[in-house]
Amino acid sequence: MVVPNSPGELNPVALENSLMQTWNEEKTFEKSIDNRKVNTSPFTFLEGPPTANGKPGIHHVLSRLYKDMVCRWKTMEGHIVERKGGWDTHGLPVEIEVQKKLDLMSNEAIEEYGMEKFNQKCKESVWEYEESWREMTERMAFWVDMDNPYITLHDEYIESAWWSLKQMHDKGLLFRGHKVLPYCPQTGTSYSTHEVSQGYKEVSEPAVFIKFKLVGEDASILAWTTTPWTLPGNVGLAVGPDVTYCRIRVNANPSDSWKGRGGAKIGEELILAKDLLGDVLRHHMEIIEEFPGSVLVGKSYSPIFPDAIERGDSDTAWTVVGADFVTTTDGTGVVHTAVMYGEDDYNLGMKMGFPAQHTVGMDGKFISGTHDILDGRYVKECDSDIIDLLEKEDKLYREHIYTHDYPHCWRTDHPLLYYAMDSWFVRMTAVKGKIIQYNSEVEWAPDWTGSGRVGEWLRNLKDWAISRERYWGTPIPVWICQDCGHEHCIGSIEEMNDLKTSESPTPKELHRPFVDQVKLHCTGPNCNGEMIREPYVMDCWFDSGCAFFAQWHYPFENEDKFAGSFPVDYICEAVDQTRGWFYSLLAVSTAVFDSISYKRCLSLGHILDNEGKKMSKSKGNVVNPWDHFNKEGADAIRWYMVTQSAPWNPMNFDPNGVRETYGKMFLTLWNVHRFHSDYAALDGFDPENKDGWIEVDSRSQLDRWILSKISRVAETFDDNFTTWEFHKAGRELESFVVNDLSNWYVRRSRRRLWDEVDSNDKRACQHTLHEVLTVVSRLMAPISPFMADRIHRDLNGFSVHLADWPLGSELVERNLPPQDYALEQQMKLVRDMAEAGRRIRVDSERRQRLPCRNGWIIGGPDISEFHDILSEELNVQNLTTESDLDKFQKVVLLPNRKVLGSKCRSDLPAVLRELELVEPDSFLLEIQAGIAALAGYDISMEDITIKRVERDDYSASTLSNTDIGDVTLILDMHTDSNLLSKGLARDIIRRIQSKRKDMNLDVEAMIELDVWIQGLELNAEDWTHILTETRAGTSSLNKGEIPIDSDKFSVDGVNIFFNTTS
RNA sequence: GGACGUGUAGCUUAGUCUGGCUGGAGCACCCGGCUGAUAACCGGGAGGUCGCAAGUUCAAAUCUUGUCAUGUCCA
Repeated sequence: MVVPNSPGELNPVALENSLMQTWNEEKTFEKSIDNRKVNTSPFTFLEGPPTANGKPGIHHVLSRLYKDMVCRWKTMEGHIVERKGGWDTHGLPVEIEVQKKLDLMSNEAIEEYGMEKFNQKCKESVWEYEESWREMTERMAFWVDMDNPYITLHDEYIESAWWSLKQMHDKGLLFRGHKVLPYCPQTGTSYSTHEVSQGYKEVSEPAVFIKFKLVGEDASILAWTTTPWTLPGNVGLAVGPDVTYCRIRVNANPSDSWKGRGGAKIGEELILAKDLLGDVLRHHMEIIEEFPGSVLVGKSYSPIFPDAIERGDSDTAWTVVGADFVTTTDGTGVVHTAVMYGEDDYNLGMKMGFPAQHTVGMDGKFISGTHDILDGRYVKECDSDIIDLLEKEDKLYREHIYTHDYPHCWRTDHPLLYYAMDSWFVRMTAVKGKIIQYNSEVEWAPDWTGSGRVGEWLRNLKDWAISRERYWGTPIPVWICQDCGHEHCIGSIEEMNDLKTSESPTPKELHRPFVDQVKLHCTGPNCNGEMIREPYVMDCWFDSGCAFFAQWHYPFENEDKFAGSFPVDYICEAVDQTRGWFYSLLAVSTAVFDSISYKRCLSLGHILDNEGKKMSKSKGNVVNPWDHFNKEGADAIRWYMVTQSAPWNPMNFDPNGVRETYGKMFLTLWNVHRFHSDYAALDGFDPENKDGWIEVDSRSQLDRWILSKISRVAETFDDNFTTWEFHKAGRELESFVVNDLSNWYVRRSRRRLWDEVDSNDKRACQHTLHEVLTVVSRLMAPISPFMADRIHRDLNGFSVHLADWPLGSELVERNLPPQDYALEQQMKLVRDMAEAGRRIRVDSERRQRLPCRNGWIIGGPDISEFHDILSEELNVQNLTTESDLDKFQKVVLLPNRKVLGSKCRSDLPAVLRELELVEPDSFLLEIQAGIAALAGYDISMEDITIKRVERDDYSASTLSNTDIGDVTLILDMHTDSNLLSKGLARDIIRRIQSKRKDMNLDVEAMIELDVWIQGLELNAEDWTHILTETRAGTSSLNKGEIPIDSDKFSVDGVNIFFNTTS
């Protein structure tokens, strides 16, 4: 038996902390999984691993909330939901943090400091905030196994990643190439575009127009560049095939004074885009010829730095090629192409077969052999010398100063160079069709994430550059032979050890520099050479993309675990992961397993501040979750987040909203629970005692109504969960708790429980509350697991997280009370009538406590069963159902625009005008006779809606409801001394009750009461009523002098004095 | 520059897919009521260029196009 106790005042923080302790002691989380093992239906979740080198913030609470919520829900549905934690521990962000801390500004500095020591620091750094993460995770009630997480830096994890890369290698998907990245030669670091965007600065630099002399023609093509240092690397010119170009002849010197170096002779011929003639040329000229760019394609020109690059076997070097990225927004409409120093350049070069050679070294200096004057010098210092050289050779048309935003290094402030780095790629373009197919098999929430955002990304799929020239990460397991150039991809530790040369040490872990020291015997044919490892680490997205198998160290162990969880059922991260983790998981599973790796993906919107701005430390608008954990509690913050907006919409986080949620949802629910428990404790109510059980059929209308209502709410709640519309689910349940349960059911039931003697009605109410609260707590448990559990334990003696989902599933039974739609409709009408009554009283200036003698209800279903409730709500003595509609009502005709609109089209306004003018009663007769017409259109019943409204001189209100028609409430506004006396009695009672409350009296306590009334005679029965209601033992009415210090108030000109003594 | 979202009252939002009655709630504000009912509740009021503009239509918050702001990702 569950013996209820009074739960007392709500202290959310204490409640949640004590439950956390209970969960720990009872091992509720573990039990919630183990209990479900009677079935064999797993629901698998994969944790997107965070990095613990930063403090967890409110946005982490958001994503962990949705992870937790779905897992708890599926557990209640009967599934086995194991939740392995995970940590992402590699990558550039980690290195940058350590670099900042140790002030290691360059790769040189890192190597001087020592790679081993540096990586050790990185390893320590990734755990810096682990404690904070664990605390936050526990406090917000994210149930996840943090004691056995997968960790990307573990050898086992790395080995699995190696294995998968070898699979790709064996399928021919792994290759070596170049990737053009912003690169800082001072630090030896390349940056992702994302990091670069922080470091843009406005700079003014020389830009030049260069003349490229065509071979065999007496003309030059004019091209423009803002980076003169890339000119020695020039191997091609790109034109837009459809752009119009002109060949012009200089026929006079410029009229204005020429600034800077460069120029052209009279008679010289130049070629450039027609649209840019005016912007570029400073000479008087004549247009000789106009033609599309395609005419230029294939023409050869003389290299401007003939020694810098060897032609090799390229027959396209130093020719004009067509490219669709060429525009005429700036420059000359001709793009100078240096293969290694721009992404478009590189792609074009690869496509056209230009020689791919560097003219600049990794140190940012020109390579020896480029040009006598430039060799060995830092490129950015050579701008002016290059311009001089060009001028001397008559290859310069103009120079000017160009101001633009250019990326700079975050550490050294030097300009970055776009530089083609050696890189390893996964040939994703080879599996493009498959990955697009698999993407369409994933259930995305919202669906446009999959079709739109991810789809778009996949349509433009490029090969995946997976190597990084860094120190801290999963080492690329590719070894290359020094002698024959053979490459070998290692797929396991064992394979590596087998091939290891005898002099090589066994690495103590699979990280740099230890694996760098491992040399392998060449596996190439007829070669005895030594292979050394490519000195790269992997893109850390590759690491996390392996999580679905590497978390189990598959395929080296746990084959069953992997098989049972592949593809995983559910992942959930914020929307920024579309091109991150969502992609890398799909890319790896497509390339390695030929499959999806997750069936459902919930992509969350970002959390913004309450003005819709990004939260950032510099703006000072960051919300600390602990501010709310320590105030309104985790439940409130979780409920707030869920109900605030759709999960995929950006959420404007308003701290006030958390407070509001707490006050509304949680305080209200708690007080309902408390109300139930207080009386249940007082009466020793035992829900399991069969003798006290009351069949639902035998309970009151009110009981059956709230049971039906919660049953219906539960169904929509479940539907909304299924369609990922958690916000709608939460909002509806909240509205149920506040409006239906607390403000109607409990309010209307209060007096039933005050009764001290046992009765069927009282027990029916207690059973009902018990049942409703049980369902409510189970529904809300996934969203706000604390209070749901507290209430559920108080009612049922065990954790809500071990309970079954009330809606049932393929694994658990449905367990909801019966529904009665007609009853719900009736109750809705009763409540609407009660509201209408208050409206009427406001209009007629008749206070609520002053009773009305009569009230009439016209129309609608029969609600006479509820007349007792309703007369009390309305404060009406006799409430009757009136059938003579015309006595109080008249008819108004309203257009049915949807029907009329499609019938009358553009004549609708005229029809509407005429409808307003007709006399409703007679027009109605015409319709019934089939002769009604408006503006030439026949009108039938379906064109109009008949509305009945009250006649003007009644205190009345009419409600319209499509289901039940119009219903009117009329109140009788007459007054007599009887009514006045009753009204006054209520006023007096309320004052005294309020006084009792001020005096902090016990509900049961008796008082001594003296009352004096000036201006009205109180009926004896009303006086008795006052005495009962206020528990007055000794009393007097209008006896003796009125004491000076008595309480006093007046209502409608009557003065009342009273004295209350405890 | 491109792709995908978002934009409704001071704030948080429903309604938009499927065009149709006076754009519906909550918070805050004002007035009133009610209460042995809690930070509660009820009625009323004020508060809306439905981001802006054009178009389609008898009719647009809703459909189309453009545009602005904002967010994410990519360049």
